[in-house]
Amino acid sequence: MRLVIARCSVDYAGRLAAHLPSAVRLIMVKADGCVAIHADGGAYKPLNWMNAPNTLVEEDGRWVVRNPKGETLTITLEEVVSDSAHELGVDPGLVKDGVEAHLQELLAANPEAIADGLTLVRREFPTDIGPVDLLCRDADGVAVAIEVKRRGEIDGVEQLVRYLERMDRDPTLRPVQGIFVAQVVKPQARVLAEARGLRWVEVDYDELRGIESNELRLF
Amino acid sequence: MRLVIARCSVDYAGRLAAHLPSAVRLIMVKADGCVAIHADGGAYKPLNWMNAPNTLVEEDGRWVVRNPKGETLTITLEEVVSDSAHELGVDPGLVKDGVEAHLQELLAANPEAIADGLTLVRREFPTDIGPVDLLCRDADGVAVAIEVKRRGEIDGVEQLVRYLERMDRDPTLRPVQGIFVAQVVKPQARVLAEARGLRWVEVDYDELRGIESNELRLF
DNA sequence: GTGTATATCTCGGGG
DNA sequence: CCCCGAGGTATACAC
Repeated sequence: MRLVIARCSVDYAGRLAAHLPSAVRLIMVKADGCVAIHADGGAYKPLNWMNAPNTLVEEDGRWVVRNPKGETLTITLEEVVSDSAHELGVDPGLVKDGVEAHLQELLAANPEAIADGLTLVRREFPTDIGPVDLLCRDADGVAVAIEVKRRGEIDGVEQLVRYLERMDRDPTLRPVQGIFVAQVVKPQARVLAEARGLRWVEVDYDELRGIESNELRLF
Repeated sequence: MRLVIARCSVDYAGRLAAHLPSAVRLIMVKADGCVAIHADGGAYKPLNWMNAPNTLVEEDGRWVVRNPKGETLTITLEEVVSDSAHELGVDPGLVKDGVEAHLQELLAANPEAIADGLTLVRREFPTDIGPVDLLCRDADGVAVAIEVKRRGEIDGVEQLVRYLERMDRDPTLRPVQGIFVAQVVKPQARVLAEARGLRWVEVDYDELRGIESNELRLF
């Protein structure tokens, strides 16, 4: 990783055109060739950047980074304050816990945690506008589509409504009920779900993990 | 801006739990106090971060960053390779061109680029759930609500549907038609738009800019 | 502060 | 390769 502190101006031409007037900034060039330009504020987002793969041409006081799509990042260096490089090696990467995918797995393994009598038909059931998280049947054999979110907000309810609309056209599924499942369902999402004739359920992530590990212990 | 290259492991506890095993990484501490941890690949996203405002407590070989929501980022330093700081000053910020607002301006000036016979009534026409990008009338005087997006996806169609629902209650507007306009309309958005009785149109940004500059030249 | 809409979103998965 | 959905999304802006 090469770190350059320099007074520079920057131009990006690609999906839009953007210009950074002259100022002192950090220019980061990583091992994969990608380039990011950071100001002294805002943790997350660089002011300007170019992802790998790309080619960096370093002329006199002027760097041009170009990617295969023809986008360019032009850095005009006026004064280099510092220029250093370090060997970092490959990163082992991030271990996450608590995201939606895991929640979906836990619920797929324990659909009764959502509602009594539910059994799983399949995960990621495909429709022509995208996959529904879980397709289940209730004790009477009625199809139940389930949308899982970490945080239950209004667009999640709308997503489920769209899926239900599509699935209700399928005579082997019709009538399809819907349940909106999240760790927390926001008030506006509750109102909308009820207005659309959907049920909503809050589930506890830690409790689900407990069920899971209990079941593992039994076998 | 302080730049530390160090072998470290990192733990985030907050909206989820995440762990980074030991490796050499860049730790960036900016003037506003925010912290980002970068590996040697991927331009945009840090492996881990904590936005301002927060408090950084630096103990022996261990940094704890805590924000007002109670989220914590714990950095365990095993070996510091480099530790430097630079004064960058306030950044003048980015100047952009080609975003949705500009596309909306161009279309407001040339509604015929969307459909023949359209004339503009007003931009940002207010409804009680938010403003519609453009309100037009067609050659027969029928009201046409237009939602403009750079990339036409399913959310944008839903947005337009919500506006139309509201506007159709207004007797001075009813019946209101809808057109979904974008540089690219994605397949799923097309399906949904058609299912909702909306038209969708793709427009070319550069071509619109051409029309604009031609008109300017005439006057 | 909450809610809403945008982003050169980024990133990962599936067809 | 495109398409789609999730994100500790972040960020800006209106109410």
